[in-house]
Amino acid sequence: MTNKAIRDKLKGKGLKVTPQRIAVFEAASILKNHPSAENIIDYIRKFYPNVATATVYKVLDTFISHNLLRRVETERGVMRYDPITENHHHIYCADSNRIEDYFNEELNNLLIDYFNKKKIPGFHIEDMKLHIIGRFTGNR
Amino acid sequence: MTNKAIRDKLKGKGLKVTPQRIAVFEAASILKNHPSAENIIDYIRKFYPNVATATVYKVLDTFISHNLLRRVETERGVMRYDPITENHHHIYCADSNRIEDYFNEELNNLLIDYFNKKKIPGFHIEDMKLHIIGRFTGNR
DNA sequence: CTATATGCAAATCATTTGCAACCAG
DNA sequence: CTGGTTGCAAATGATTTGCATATAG
Repeated sequence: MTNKAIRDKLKGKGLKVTPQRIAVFEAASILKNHPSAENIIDYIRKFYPNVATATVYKVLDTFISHNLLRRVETERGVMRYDPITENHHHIYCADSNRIEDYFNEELNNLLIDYFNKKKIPGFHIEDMKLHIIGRFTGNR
Repeated sequence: MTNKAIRDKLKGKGLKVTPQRIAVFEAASILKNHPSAENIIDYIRKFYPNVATATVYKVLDTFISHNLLRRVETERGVMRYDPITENHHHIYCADSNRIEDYFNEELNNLLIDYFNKKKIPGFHIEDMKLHIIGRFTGNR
């Protein structure tokens, strides 16, 4: 994502454009394994050594609440971030912290159709995410 | 789950049966909203006021590694625990910390069939969990 | 008996808060 | 200008660690 595209994303949400915000969004997009705040901070500091840790956390929170980033659900106490806000699923490696995106329109439709037929009483579904857990076999 | 059943579960895994372990497993089963460690500690202390915080965390880790409990994936930095280790899904309330179990054999089969047809290249699936996110409407 | 589990206090790690200085609009 | 944003340092909260003591098998 270009610098200009990031500026436009921020403006589109009515957010002030700051170098720190651009850097955080850029880092979240470039770092491919659904980075943690720490990953993002380490990456940014290579270029802006004086960015404050707390600033990055505040920027991340701002982005979450404006739907520019999503949090990735994990079983561990470290938050991970996802620059893709459209509905998609995740492939979790059972023996590393690797998490890959899984896009599949057919699967989405299958799930939507299923729950249209078989409703959950007393519950209104807004989103569904499949967690696919397993092991990577060889190189992909 | 009866006290005896818990003892048998522990013995079945070759674990020593201690009052603390029984209490932790009992609490995790009785507390219905996929309790956090803190929830479990608070509950246990009503009956065993001198149980150490660290002991509960150690017991939880032991249970996780022996597959007597599962961790529940969340977007927040607090671990939650699930006494049900068989495959099932979770319903997440979008505006509270409520998480309900969702059992559905038909859905499991639908997913298994789907991924038998449409494999993920370079990945071997071991488990799938659907996160159903939305809002509870009225009482259930 | 002996290895393992517990309790306690201190340590760690991720994240948050408070506040003065700064800067985008 | 001015309110939202940043940097810093200190606070918080959940979880972990180290070690002496206790206890299950």
